[in-house]
Amino acid sequence: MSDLGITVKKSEDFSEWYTQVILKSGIADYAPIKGCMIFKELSYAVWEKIQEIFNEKIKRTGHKNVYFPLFIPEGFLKKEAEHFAGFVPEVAWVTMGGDTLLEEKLAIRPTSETIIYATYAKWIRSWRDLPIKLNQWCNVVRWDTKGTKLFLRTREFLWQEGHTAHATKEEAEKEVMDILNEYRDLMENYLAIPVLVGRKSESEKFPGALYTTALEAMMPDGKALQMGTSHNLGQNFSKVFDIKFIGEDEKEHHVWQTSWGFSTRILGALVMVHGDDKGLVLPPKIAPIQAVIIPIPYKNADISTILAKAREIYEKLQKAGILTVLDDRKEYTPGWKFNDWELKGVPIRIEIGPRDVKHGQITLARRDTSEKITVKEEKAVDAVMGLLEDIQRNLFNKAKKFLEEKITAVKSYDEFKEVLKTKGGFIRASWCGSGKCEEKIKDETGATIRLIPFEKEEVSSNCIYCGGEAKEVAYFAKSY
RNA sequence: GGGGCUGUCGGCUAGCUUGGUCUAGGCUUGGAGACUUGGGCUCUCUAGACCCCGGUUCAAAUCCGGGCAGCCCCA
Repeated sequence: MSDLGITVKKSEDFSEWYTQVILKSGIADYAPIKGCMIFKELSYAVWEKIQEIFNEKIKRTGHKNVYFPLFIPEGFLKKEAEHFAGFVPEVAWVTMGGDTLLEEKLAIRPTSETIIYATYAKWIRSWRDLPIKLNQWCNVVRWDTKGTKLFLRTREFLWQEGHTAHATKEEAEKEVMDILNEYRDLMENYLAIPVLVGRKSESEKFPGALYTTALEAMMPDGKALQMGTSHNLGQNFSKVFDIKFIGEDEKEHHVWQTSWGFSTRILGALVMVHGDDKGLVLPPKIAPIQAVIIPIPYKNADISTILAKAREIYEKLQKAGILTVLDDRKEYTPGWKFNDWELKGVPIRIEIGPRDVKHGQITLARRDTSEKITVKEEKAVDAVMGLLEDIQRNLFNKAKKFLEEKITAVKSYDEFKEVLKTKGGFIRASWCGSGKCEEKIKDETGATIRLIPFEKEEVSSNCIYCGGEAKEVAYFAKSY
């Protein structure tokens, strides 16, 4: 066995496994620039699927796609103090144009609130102009100095950012939650990654927001990964950018705003959550290829019949809307192809050989369980469709079970540290609400508050850190 | 910010301690072909590398200095 395949087990060396799956499946690669990566056709195709799904969702609710510039004048970024302070340590600046120094340096967007809202100020006059609900798909740059981790920590990444402006506080609040729910649907029902949702603590919220809501998923190594955020910006930005409108009451008001986003990080989650020792495993609903047909042409068998049948099945599946590839390359053996497509995570493999031809059947192998079944040729479409649904469901259920097992409730700080060290995952603990305790816990254990659940959960002890009266329950974890 | 380590074909590496045998070896990948094909077959042929600059020396992949790049550890 050569090193074409994954040479470490997911359960034994997780971080090496992660890198190998990505490089060897060919889903992505390192770029020749520090901190940057290349989204190769497979990861980009998944990203396009995700775009399709999400575009459909938000267009249904009246959002429009737009594109704003990559550059943000320093002055814009500085307007909202908390926002600027939050982003400036990792902003990349353009200071030269050709060989002349710019009068005002330009930030390469780390996020687009400021440039979009400077424009909103110009566009919004009356309550009739509201709401404005825009979204853009773009790249952003955050000049991280820590090591590169494909999809998870790169200086440039792709995302969508939604920016809305509303006449009332209530409308903005509803928007924040509506989007959060769309996000949850996307993550759970398409990516098959179960999430916890809730509010971020003051120290973890988006710089400049009133509050931040988020989705968090659990990775197999016990670390949490943020899958998306939806912020209520209140009137923080509308006040500094002077975004005002004349209301139905004929008075002047500042708009209420939201912003929300998810990034190509979620592709990293996809790799980690579903992948196995053979490589990627892609949930059928976002797999660019859902089934691959591999003919098995024995020398003594009737090769032309086998190929003809493979082509016939291919046509049928295509027509039924199943994304199918017929791998009739002559230069590789079937065994080689099996491994290759497994590495790439294709949900279903269809084998057609002499045995199948003889019995009027096809052989289906599912990627998630490696189980093989044979079905009658005329049942091919139904069988494949049914199996795709089954795989989608199974991947989600497996991940859901894992997530649930990785939530541990604790009543003391000792217990907290013990669980974090031995098991990881989310730790549900009572907290007094003070940022000081939160920070101490972070310094001493590395764990942060990932979420505070929306539905008040009953506190089961005093604050696990200071012993003072607990105000709420929080979910702590180490995170990516 | 402090300390340590490493740069050799596209990828993984051998060689470096003790300079000469290195016109740089192996595996893998790429190309051509033969044979095979229900789990990464086999064989033949072929292509491909010493990070950069300088120094020491009769002689440098090997030693020294500087640069650049990457990795790890500690704060």
